[in-house]
Amino acid sequence: MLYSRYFIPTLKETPSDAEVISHQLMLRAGLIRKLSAGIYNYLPLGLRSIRKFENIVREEMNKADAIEMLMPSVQPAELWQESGRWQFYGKELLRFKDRKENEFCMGPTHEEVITDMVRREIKSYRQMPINFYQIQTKFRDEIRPRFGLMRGREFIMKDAYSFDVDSSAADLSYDKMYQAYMRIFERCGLNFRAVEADTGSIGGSSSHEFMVLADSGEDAIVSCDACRYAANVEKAESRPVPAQAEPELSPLQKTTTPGMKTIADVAGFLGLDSNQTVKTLVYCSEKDEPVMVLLRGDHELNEIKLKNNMGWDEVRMASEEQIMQLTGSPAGFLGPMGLKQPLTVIADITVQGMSNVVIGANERDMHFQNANLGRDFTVERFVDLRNVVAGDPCPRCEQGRLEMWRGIEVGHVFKLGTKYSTALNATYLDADGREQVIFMGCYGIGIGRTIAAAIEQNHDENGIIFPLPIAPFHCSVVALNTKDKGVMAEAEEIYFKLEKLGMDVLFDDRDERPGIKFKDNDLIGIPLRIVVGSKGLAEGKVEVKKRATGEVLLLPIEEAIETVRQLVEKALTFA
RNA sequence: CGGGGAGUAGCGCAGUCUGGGAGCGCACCUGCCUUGGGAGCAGGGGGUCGCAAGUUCGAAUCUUGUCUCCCCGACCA
Repeated sequence: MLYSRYFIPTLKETPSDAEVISHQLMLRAGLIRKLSAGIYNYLPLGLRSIRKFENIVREEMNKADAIEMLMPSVQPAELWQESGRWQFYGKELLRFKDRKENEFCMGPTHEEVITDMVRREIKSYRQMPINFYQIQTKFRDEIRPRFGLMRGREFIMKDAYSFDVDSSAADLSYDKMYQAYMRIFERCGLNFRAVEADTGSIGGSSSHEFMVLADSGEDAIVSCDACRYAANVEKAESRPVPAQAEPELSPLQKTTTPGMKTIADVAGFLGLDSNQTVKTLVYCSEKDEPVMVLLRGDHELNEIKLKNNMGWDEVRMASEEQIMQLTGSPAGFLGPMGLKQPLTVIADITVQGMSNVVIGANERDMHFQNANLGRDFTVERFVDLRNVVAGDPCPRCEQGRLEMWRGIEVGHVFKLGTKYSTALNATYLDADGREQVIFMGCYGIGIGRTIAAAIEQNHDENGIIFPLPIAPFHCSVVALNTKDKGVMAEAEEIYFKLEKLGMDVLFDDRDERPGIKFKDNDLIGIPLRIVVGSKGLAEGKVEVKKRATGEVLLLPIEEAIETVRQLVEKALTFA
């Protein structure tokens, strides 16, 4: 590709509305341009990178026996009404009517469409296992799109759906996808983790997320430093702290704590550590059913664990008025004793091992000291309700400790079970001629988001450092002085030879000063660069520079070409 | 949707408080010059100041409304 005839509109300055580095660099390097909030043009260079990644995904999906197809992005409301998600999905589902007043939506995902196709076409156990996938544009009317391609409203996604005769067959399909995902992200040269995850609104029994590690990541994840356990903090299990053998119970004592509304205030006021206090929170369901939650003072509630444990669709903190009405006390002095009206009280498992704690008295400016479970208050059940923190013991092995990371979710695999097949009546006949419900799995990869995540993880002050497998070009040839016929002829020759070897080459033939060319080449992140200048040429040599390390090799022309070929081949070969 | 901020040339911004010339840097066009890290000189083109209504002799500037975008929360690939 000739740079002078191509289209790479780079920017010297950072657009003011880009916050994270990948978004800034994608704009500056001329990969994308915003059309509207969360909606982007993919410019030629950005599209090349996306296509590279799509092809890796395609190869690995095909290898894992998934079959490519393409579903429509506009979907009829009836299917969503049938699955029940027309009601549930909320405003994220972009709905509209056609000229005949029939309702439609832009597909945010395709469980309904694929299940509808499968129920019509898959009738026998002989036709399974089968797994369909597509790479397609989705639309979710995000409440707050941000960070460029990282969280757009319109985005490219690879989604796959597996169909199996029973749960254990579905597990095999799931494992196959899990392994394919591992290969996909390894091939891209990304530093990532596969972690256990909550299933969220998609539903189903279990799932893993694939997280690219980056400080700017929106998710917190933990991994064990001794075993293979890794999980999203939303899901990560905590271990109870073992109870003291025979705690000596001190007498209950009511203490004034004027204006001490936070755990830190109370603990500081009483000269105690916050882990000797119990924090009391009141939460409500979507139907305003309340629950009181007890946690060790220094712990943080995991709302997803609470939601799952209560079997609610939604949790939110109770309002000040609700709290007053339920407990008779303002927030900050809540506790399980002396409640105005009966209230379900549940506690985190760690609370079970605590004794002589400080806890709110349900009275303004009053706390109890030396409160004890059983003697002074009771709870309905103990469950894992808190967020794990770095240094917590691993829930799976004895010696491990949890480490904490930030991650960008680029892939997610789910075991769906029969949620959609039951709703849409997707069944088959087994070997005995009996009708059975199909078991499903679904598997997503954010294509644009992965490119953004790769940039988030691979950049420096000069711009993007693309991992070679997803770089728009493998290498560039930079002719320093285009007016020098010898330089141009040699540069062109090198460009032709590299192309003939199957390399993707960007030939910077622009009549620009060297500084501009170097800056642009660095910014757009081409992994390898061959510079042809008159000085080097006088000795028959050109320069090969690696973008990632800055390493420079001054080599005879043929050797330079061979070096680039080998480096590209090595980067593309996946063990 | 709740809270905060911003809309002035392609990009980054000043001007708004205190009403009266629409400006600066980069980018772009022409010429000269220059060619190993975003050069220099000279000349030039480009903006309904987000939109609408109002106040005023006069509005980028004051008032009201409205739209859009960005940041913090719930959602997710």
